[in-house]
Amino acid sequence: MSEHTKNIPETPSLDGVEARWMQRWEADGTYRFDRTATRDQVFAIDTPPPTASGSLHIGHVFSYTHTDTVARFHRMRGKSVFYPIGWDDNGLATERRVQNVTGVRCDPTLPFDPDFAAPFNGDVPKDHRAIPVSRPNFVSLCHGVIHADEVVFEQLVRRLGISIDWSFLYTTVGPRAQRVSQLAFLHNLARGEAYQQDAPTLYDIDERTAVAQAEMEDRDVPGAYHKLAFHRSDGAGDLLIDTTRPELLASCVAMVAHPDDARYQPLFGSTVRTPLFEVEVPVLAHHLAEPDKGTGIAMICTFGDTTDVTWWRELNLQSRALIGFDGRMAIETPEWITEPAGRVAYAQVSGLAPKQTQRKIVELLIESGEMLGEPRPISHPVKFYERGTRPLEIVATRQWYIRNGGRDETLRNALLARGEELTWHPAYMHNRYQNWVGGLNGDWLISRQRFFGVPIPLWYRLDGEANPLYEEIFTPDEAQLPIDPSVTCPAGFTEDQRGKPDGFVGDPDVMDTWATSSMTPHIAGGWIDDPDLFARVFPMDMRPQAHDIIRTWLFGSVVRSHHEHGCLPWSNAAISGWILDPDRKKMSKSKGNVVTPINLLEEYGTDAVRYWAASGRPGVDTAFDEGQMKIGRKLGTKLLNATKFVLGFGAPPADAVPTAALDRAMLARLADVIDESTRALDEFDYARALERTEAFFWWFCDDYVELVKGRAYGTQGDDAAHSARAALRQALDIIHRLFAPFLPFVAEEVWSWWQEGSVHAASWPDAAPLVSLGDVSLLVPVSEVLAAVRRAKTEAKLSQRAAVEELTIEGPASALAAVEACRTDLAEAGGVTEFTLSEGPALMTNVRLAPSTDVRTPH
RNA sequence: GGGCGCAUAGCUCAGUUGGUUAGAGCACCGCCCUUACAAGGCGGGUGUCGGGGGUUCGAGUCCCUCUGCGCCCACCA
Repeated sequence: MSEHTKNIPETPSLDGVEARWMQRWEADGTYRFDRTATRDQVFAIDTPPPTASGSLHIGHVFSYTHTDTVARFHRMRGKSVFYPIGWDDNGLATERRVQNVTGVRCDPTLPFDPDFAAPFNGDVPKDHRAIPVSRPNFVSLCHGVIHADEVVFEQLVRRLGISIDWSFLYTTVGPRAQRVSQLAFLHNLARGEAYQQDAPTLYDIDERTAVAQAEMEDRDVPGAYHKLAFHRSDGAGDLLIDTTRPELLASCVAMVAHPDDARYQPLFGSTVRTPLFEVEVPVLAHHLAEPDKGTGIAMICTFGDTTDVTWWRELNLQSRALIGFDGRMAIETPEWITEPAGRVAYAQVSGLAPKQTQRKIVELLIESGEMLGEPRPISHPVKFYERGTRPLEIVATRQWYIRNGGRDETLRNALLARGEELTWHPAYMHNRYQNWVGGLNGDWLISRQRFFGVPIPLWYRLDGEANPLYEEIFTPDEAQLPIDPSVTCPAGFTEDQRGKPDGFVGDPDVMDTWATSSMTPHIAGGWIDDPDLFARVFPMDMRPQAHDIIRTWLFGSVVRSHHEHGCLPWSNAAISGWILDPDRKKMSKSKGNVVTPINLLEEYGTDAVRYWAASGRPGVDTAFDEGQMKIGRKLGTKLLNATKFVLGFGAPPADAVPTAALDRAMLARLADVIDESTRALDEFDYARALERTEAFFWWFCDDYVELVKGRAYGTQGDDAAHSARAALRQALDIIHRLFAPFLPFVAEEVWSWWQEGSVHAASWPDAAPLVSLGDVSLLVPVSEVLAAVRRAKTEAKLSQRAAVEELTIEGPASALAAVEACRTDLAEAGGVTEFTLSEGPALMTNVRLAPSTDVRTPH
């Protein structure tokens, strides 16, 4: 340990440490990935790419801190840490912003206009009608907006002191991500893992796009049972059904009841006429019909819900879809309504939106007397797009899918096995994965009828009438990627054949944002353009993320890696919880209860905010708590002061070693702390590691330093002083390193006062040399006696400086031996003149204070 | 309907394979300008460990059951 303690400031302060050290780390390349390291020497992290628009969220601070502590730990253990980050900028959020800011909307059927300029930049008048632009024009506007956002956002993330290697920054809509995403898709296609299907699909009528199962949620919404009368063809009366969606009546294709339901068995095979529209439909049997739901018999419509789809498929029914992509009823009266009265009725709902249709139908049914009684209000779960406002409708569309086990038992089992293979932190999060994979009811729908994303890199042949032949696919050459099929044409064609008879047309869709972000290990790791790097980092070690996106990001990544490489993309999933406000509600923008972390970082300092974050147990939703930040701030200040004090004793001679029993016991206790902290961090339990280090540190300051400071000053001679100083410095050196992952700024600050290089490049402490140095059990009775002395003085309302005339200690031999071994230190720290030791069953301490000090001076 | 998690001091939470009198911090109260730190230090009170039952020499910890809260999933006529 070299003696260059001249860097210690007069009054240590936390102010400015962030700016100072952030700059230094950047200049020195402290967190740069060493790409000469081989795979076994690397610790690779698949960092969540945040959405760069908007502001930094407290949840980012929370979970990114967790990951960073682990990253710093592994770096100190000698790994080359691959810690990249990217911005997730593709997708709907960006589109919405661009539409609002520039006053345009995307119309993918339009041709690219190289001279187009957006009509607005920020203030779009209320009455402005959005100007339609081509997809390439729209995409270019999107790029402009996100670039500005990302510059700002990077500064915010840097402020967190996360030890990212910024040279690996990527975006999910950038050329590299597009290339990775498109190539992976083409591989999926070539291997048969990607396929297209024209089928009923859950569809958001506002966003005008198909939605994957993973992006749906159930919401309880009010509805009502309407009792409708269907008329038996044999004239024997009416058949009553209950429906919550009378507006679908015109799409009714059949009636269905359970095969064992005696009430309806006689009707199976017969037909009934629908009310209002007078369409003849068959009465059928199917086991999914529930006898005790409603009247036990249901109308099947194409399509009211996913059960309708099942019935439609399994009973080979006709398709009578009337709801369009905009959710409105078809304009033309459908040909299956043949009765004049029925056609008149339909004309009244033609072109109406779902709610209007329902109102009108109910009105007509009441008039005709075919609705019995009043609608009975209920509350029932309905599927929504998670960011949508109106219920999803089911519309038949052609979409692309990637196989994810939802329709294939073998694949499902293989993916469940991947889940077993993955190490989950905390372990119970594995349940969510199993739950999700086990409950899949279809493959992964990856095509979106959106614009700002990674285009599906395909073209289709057009027939003689310019209709697409979807089975005749043209794929681009790998070297061409990334491509936008709306501006590039397939090999063997020229641009003037686009959209023409016997020509080609590009796929108009983009991929689901998760279809790209499921490839983050590949994007960050240079799968295509840097195979050397990829071999050093893949499969990665750690995927940190929140629990709400296990079904999307985590599962999607497992699916893609399983298909592409036949392995997991990483070995550990570290799942963080959410931030709850003090009322235990999830903090989110929509609830309006978010706190802006920047203010917190400024008020308490980054380390203090990180301290709060690192106290949140892995996977556990954690309450936002400024109190913890105050404590973190206090801890940082304490570390400054304690370091200054300890270094102030001066360095012992180079060959000095701890000889005193107390010093050696302290170091042995520290060995235990190193052990526990190391084990905890190895298991991604940063919170436990911090807690142990912190507890030790406060004991070290409060008891150990107080006991030895006199001796360290030299009150017991040089040898004794050297032992204390050697132990103090040794402990300090370790404490700084143990805190480094948690309080990176203050740890670096104090380290810089007396050490060479960055603490973050220093080695993680090793417990081995300290373990057998001393007897930890010595410390307990010594601390107890010290506390007893302090208590006596406090109770006597005396200063801690007050002298103790006699200290009588009764206790077991081991305790007495401990006290004896530290007698002089105890005497100095407690101001004790005389010790009397005697054996007894339990440790008891009697403190006789000196009478001369037992008087309080007036002021 | 299925699954998971949580329930410990007024508050936020520890309590690792069952092992003495259940811990920390905050808050509250008291004392102390002690030569690192008064935006500090020292000390103090506070618990039917959600209820009930069981296993055990011994249960906050393991098993069963009930209750409450939260989350995930589910084909929602």
